[in-house]
Amino acid sequence: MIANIEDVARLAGVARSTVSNVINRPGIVAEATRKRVTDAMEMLGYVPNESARVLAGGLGRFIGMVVHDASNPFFGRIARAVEDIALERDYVVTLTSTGAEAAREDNALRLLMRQRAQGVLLTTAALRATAVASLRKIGTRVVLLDSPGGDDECSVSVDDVEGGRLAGRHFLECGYTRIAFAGRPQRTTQHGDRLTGLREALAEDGRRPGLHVQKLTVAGDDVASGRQAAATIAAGDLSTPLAVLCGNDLIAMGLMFGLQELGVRVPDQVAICGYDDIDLAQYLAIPLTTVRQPMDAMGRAAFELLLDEVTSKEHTHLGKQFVPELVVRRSTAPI
Amino acid sequence: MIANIEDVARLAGVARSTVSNVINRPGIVAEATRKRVTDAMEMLGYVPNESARVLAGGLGRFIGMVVHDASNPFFGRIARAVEDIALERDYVVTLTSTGAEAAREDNALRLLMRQRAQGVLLTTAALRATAVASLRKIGTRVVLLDSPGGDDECSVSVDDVEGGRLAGRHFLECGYTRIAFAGRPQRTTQHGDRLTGLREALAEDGRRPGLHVQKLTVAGDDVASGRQAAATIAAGDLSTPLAVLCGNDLIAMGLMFGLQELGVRVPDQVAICGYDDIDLAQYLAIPLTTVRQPMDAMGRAAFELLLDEVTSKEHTHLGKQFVPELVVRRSTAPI
DNA sequence: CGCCACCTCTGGAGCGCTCCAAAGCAGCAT
DNA sequence: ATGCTGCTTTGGAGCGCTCCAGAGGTGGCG
Repeated sequence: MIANIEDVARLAGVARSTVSNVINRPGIVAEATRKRVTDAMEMLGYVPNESARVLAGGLGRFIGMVVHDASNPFFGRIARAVEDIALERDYVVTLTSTGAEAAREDNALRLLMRQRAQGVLLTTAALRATAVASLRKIGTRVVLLDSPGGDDECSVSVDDVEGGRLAGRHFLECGYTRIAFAGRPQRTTQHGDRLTGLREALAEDGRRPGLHVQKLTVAGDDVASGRQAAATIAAGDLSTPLAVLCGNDLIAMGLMFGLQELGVRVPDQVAICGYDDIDLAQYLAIPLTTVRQPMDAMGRAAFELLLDEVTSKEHTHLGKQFVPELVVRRSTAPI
Repeated sequence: MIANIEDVARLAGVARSTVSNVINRPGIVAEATRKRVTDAMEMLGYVPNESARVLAGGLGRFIGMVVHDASNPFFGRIARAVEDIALERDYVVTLTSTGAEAAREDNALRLLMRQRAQGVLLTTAALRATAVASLRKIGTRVVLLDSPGGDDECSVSVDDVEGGRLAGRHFLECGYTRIAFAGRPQRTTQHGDRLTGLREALAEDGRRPGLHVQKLTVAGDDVASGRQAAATIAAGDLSTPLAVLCGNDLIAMGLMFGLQELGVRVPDQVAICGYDDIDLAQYLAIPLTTVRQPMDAMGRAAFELLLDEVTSKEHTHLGKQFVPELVVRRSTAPI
């Protein structure tokens, strides 16, 4: 029914190996033969069977990408960048969201292992060394995404402490004396680092030693969580302007929407700084000041690292760290 | 290096076939034997090689999903639903965005064919019959997503004409006499249908025959496009309230943000109705009235349809059409 | 005690492909 | 002519697994 390499060979009057050569090393096949083979392939609508190729020892061309939540624009954008570059290289990438649940993550990795994925770009809340170890055991390479990682694997991340510092300095320059952080300092190291950086910036500031950060812990990474934080803030003291750094842009957006609805003025009464610089940030009614992470570059770098680990003989693990950048828009302003 | 079924068999002291049975038909293997085999698998860290399974004729467990843009929350949500149910059934799904470019779509499909994907959930701007035909030729099933489709394939869609009608009736009930549509009526049938429905609702209305829809054609499906439309509207006549149905929620959000920034009051001066009901819609400062598409149900239905086509002997193609639902929030209000 | 049915388990064939060693075949210098 | 070199092409082995027909074993029953 469906044509295989044998059929092509027969029609073209050559051996299977020659067809294989046309596919994989067209250079070594004589012009005339190659033409005959490609014609035959065309005629039969032949499509190589990837399973057979992989099984026969050719390198597979397929990687997995496992993230918390693909619907978060931050991951979505990175995924898009990875996919773009992967497609260029003829790699297929499968994207899986885990919702940061260990069980789902295990399941996704198990499936990827069965498929003998060449590699995995992994965003994992708690890096479970066992999972990574079993991945590596069957030859699947791992690059950690959005977290620093150890010496045993490549990783791509952003200097989140510096990011927090940037926001903190900006707040101080604007003249804010009340500063808060809305995020999940406990669960993810990312938010924790951002908070640390924010505190460092305040500490570095000679003018106002002892300036403290008010912590607003939110339930999730999403807009809904940010919106809940708005109620807390609106209920509190608004006589002095407050500046809030959010764990990410979604939280910041939720916070902003919530405050607007409650009649709190942004940035006059509450200034907001997000984190990530997702696409949406610039289009809001009050465009969002935020700390930009270079998502495209991160995605590309992660793929390149993985590809190198997969293909190069002498690969050395590399922890690539990007530097964030403050993007000032209208959700913050000098007092 | 990496354990295979042979190694497991040897360690457990059984034949390869028995190990295979333990994996695929555990019921027929005696309790004691099964235990020995699973222990051996555990001990060796054995993971079945999917390529070999597929090659040997076992059914593969992997489908592709090809959409315009996975970062659009509408598709993102559907993808998530598909993935959830697929994971339950031990299927892997690979998500690819095409940016509605034919070349990218072809490339993605080609890759999927090589991998002998069991099936593909396809959102295609212009259904190119040839692509679908070659997919089917190698046995890859296709379910059309978000477009009606013909008799030759299953499809999942929403009655967009009805959706437009719902919005239109709502506008009339609120008392609007000036009505506009912001979208891409020419390119995608979805937006076209929504506009048609909107017009039908006005036509059905006995009170004001001849009421017309002003067409605001936008460049894309995204927030930026909606924001551009805001400038056009703000520059026009605002003395009479205007109601705008947008091609999707992103456009609606962009429009709303743009109007807010320009000082136009929503809904007093301009009422906005979106389409899709993405998660964000309810969280905006002015929560968005919108026409809800049942994204989770659509994703699930698409997968079920595909699974049936893949596994069931006597499958009949089915065009499943969902009914949209109007969700009234604060971006529209009685005049 | 023998036969049969039933339950388990087994060996071999084969899926479609790649890789490898080696064969075939010029063309050229000797 | 003969031998050699370099370019093409070839057949066979094998990747890890599933499927199938049938081999062994066990117990029931006449």
